[in-house]
Amino acid sequence: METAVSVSIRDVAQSAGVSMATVSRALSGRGNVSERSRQRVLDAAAELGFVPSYNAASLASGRTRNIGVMLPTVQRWFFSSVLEGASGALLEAGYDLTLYTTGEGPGQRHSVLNDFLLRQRLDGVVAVSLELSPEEVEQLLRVKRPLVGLGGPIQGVATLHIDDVETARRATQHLINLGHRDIAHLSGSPEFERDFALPVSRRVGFETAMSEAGVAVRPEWLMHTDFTVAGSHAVAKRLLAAPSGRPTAVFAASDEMAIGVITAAQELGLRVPHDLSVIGIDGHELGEVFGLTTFDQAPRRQGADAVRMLLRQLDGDAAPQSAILEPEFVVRRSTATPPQPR
Amino acid sequence: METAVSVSIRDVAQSAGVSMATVSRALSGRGNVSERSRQRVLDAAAELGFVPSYNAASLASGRTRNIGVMLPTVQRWFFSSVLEGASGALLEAGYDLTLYTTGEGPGQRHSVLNDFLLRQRLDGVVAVSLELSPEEVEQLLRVKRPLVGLGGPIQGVATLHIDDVETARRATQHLINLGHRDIAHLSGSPEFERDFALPVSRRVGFETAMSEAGVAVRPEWLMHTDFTVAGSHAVAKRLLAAPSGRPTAVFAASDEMAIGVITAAQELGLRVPHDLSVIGIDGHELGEVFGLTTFDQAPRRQGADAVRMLLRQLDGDAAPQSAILEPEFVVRRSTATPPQPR
DNA sequence: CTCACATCTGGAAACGTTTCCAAATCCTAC
DNA sequence: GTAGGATTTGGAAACGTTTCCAGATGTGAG
Repeated sequence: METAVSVSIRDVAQSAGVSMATVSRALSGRGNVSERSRQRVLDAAAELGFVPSYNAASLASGRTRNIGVMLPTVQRWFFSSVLEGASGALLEAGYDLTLYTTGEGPGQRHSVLNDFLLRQRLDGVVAVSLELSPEEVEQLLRVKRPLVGLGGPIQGVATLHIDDVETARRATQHLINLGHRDIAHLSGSPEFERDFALPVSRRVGFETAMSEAGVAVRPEWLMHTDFTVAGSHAVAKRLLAAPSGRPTAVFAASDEMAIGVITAAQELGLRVPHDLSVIGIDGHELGEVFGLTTFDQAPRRQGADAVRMLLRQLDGDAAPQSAILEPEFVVRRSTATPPQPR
Repeated sequence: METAVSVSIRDVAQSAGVSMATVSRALSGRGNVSERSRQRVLDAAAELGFVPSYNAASLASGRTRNIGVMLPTVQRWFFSSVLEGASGALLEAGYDLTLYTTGEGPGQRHSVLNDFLLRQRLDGVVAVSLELSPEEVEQLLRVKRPLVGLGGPIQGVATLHIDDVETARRATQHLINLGHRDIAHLSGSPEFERDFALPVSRRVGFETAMSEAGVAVRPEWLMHTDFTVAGSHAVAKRLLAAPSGRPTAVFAASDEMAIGVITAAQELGLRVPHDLSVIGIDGHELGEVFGLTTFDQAPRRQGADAVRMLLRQLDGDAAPQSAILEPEFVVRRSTATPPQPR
């Protein structure tokens, strides 16, 4: 109840000698106001230290100046980068950012959708790397708010993403071109990423490149783990120490996984790239430190772009249009010709 | 204007055959409602698919069910962990989380404070690692909303943090106890962290331990960089390759910096801990991978705790009370006795 | 059976904006 | 000077809740 100092638009109106309607128009910028009135309103508002109540404005106008960002977790580099980008773009545009971390599974997500998203508190939603079911999408769209997807392909929703299959294919091809034939692939698995088509796409790209080159995929070199350094590190140690022999190159589905492979290799006394080539996808900030060759997909920019796409939709400008982004191939020091070229 | 399907409390009231007042009481849980009425309201609400408008509720009640989290960036491990913890705790409590990334400098922060925080859209604020000026604190508190600090000490505000000086002292002491005398310290600098007393505190702890042990601090081994792996990696390479000789141990002000040191050492062919001991502070998730000895301060839990502290204040329960957290000493494989013990 | 008191309920006034509408004022061109 | 239009204004009705208040209904003790 008892709000703070709370000067309302009414006080400003009184002090400026105009009506509340005029104050509202002057401050919000919609509708015409004479220069004279505008100035008086601005002065009065400044003097009184007027701070508009967003809640009241939202209630009356239906616009909230608040965008929801929904992602599985904020603890992985890709996601925190996207978030940072989105946050910056929203701040700049004068929007609030409401964050929903849904966890990896669908359970939590359900609650987020029902208990939060639908409460008319958001002008729009950016859904990052979530594979929403058709019902969920329908539910979201029923609120008549724009929705932009990032990373995960979402049925019937404008989405920003790289071509995962193609990127994976090119990454693998890079290894093949260097002369590698014994190539392992580290990827996510349904076990860890229930929601997400990404690991599958990247595996498909890998297999495509291999089969195009007529190289056999060894099933025991198709390894699964979560998308973290630690997870991949553990798996890679097994892979590289296997008595049945080890690959000369690894294509990791993400840079974090690639870094896990590199650290595992170092721990085992293998030199990268001399004994083992490693390539990833993402553009991780530590790529430079580890000399990682990768396809940089600039997630921070993606976050900002997704927001801008959403805001454009809010302005009624553009019809939602998906875009496929072009990752940048960055060659560093983690890939080279295999030890004994055939 | 034109909201979606929009069934309001009025429709529910009609359908349940009670007044709007009763519906509000039944759904919000404040005030008395007979079991019979409550049931009818609940049924009606469910059937109509009623979704309350938070904006209207906020406007009327002054409560927003929305907490602001303010931090410099989301891209560093400590912050993303805090955020993840806070997000989980808030989700659980049915609160929204509005995120403000202020950047490292005070400029952006000013705008965040003025343009966003004061707009009565928040029930409370968690300020992470921000050293707010007295005026800023006053400004925030004037809105009569609880404020909890995390990490940075904030004048006159309940704060959750570890004792940075003491923790740094103990970390350094660990190295000294192992027999090290040639110890370098990698720390943040005002240049990179304009806002924050933390680097200073940790350096003071370092110097305290050194002087207690009667060991001289070599000024050229007091190095400054930002709190990132990459930044520290670059600096550490210079440190470890210096012709004037290198230290046998490094105390890094954060785990990310410590990891930078380790990777730099590896790159130079030094073995950790055989040739170089490294210790950090934080409890980074990659600590295990790099075998890093550290003081774990469980930032994720800190985030959750800060939120709970805030919510308790909102319930009018406790007077704001600062708490000093106890980090856990985790000994791994990055520290050992120096190469040639004296 | 009645009285005192607690519990339950509905009407209506907030909360602080935006925006529709109609009226008033200002231009411009003739 | 005036007609016609555009611009500027204010009144008042939303927006969808919560909560104050007073009245109605129930409960238990005497």
